[in-house]
Amino acid sequence: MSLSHALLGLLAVAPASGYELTKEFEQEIGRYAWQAGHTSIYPELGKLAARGLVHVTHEGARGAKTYDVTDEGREELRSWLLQPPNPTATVRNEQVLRMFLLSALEPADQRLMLTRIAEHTGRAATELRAVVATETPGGGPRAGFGRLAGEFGIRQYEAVHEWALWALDHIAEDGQA
Amino acid sequence: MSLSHALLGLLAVAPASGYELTKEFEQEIGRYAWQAGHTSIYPELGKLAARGLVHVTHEGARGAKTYDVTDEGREELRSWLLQPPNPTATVRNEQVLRMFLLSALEPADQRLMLTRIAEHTGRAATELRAVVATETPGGGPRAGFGRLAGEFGIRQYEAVHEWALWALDHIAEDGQA
DNA sequence: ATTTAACATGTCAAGAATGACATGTTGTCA
DNA sequence: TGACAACATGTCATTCTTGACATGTTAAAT
Repeated sequence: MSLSHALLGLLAVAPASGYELTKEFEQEIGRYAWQAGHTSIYPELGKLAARGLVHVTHEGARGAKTYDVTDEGREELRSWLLQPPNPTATVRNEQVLRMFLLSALEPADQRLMLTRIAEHTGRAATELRAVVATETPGGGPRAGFGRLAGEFGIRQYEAVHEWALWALDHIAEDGQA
Repeated sequence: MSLSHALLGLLAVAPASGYELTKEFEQEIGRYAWQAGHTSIYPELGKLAARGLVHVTHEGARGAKTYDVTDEGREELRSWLLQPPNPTATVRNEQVLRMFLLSALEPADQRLMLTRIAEHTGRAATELRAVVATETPGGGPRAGFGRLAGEFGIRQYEAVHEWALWALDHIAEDGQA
């Protein structure tokens, strides 16, 4: 399961509580890579602890439990990460699905959708570029993490932006996608 | 649910059997947008038929059932597609997750992974470019569909390729992601 | 004639994810 | 002092997805 590896990976960069991990999943990792809410994170942390891949290093205020990866967990994470690309890897993206189904719409609706997509991704790329530019080099424990993710996101938005512009051009030509 | 809309969308472009839809999901749509196997497709077609969004237009050899979208189904599809971007849209991508967890590895392993990613995406982009270039304009019923998806895929691979090269550069600098 | 591959559909148990519900704490502002 | 927002964890029923199993047909090659 990928969620377990996502948690292992985040904890390997820096120990954290379930609550902090939940917030992490609201950032880039959840937007581009893997979504998860606290209702799946908490039970999964429990299972990882039961398997000896993570452990609670200390309990803080409000019942907060800080988890850290064990050596065994780090081993498991490394072997998963270094595996060759899995051809049956999970892929699920509702937004991209919408784009792929464009051809099912009338040309006028297609243009409407593509224009929206182009605008949205253009804006998103610009905003993200600004955020990444202002990030202090060597900030928090996940600074490198955020930088990599940010650069990934920028390129992602730009790619979709370029695609939407290209598609608009080609639909305009003959009224067909 | 997105699977129902994916099926509705594919059928809206051209009527098809469950078997044909299953093969469709092994192509670009399954690789970039939404995965599904026949074990989820067949029951879902049944549910869509029960809701009156699709119907069987005729039964062919080997028990094959050809489905088509009803007016109601087309309506439902259109309203789903034209919805504003959903901030809680499902996102799940195992490959991208691996990239995001790079920081959890030692610099040497990071470089290994990034080099692999760069090579793989570079090759994939080139191959896909060749496939798209040789596609006959105005081929089958889903020709436009394949073209859009192909162009999307090319840009996707290129974006990840560029990102991996950028990341390799930055890790090389100071041994940190 | 037989075998094999591709065609074609289906069920069902097990596992994963979501959304609704539930509970209690700590710090801050009025 | 009281209210509120943010902190922090959890359960559970429902829904969705996967993988194993099951069944039968048609066309082509041997």
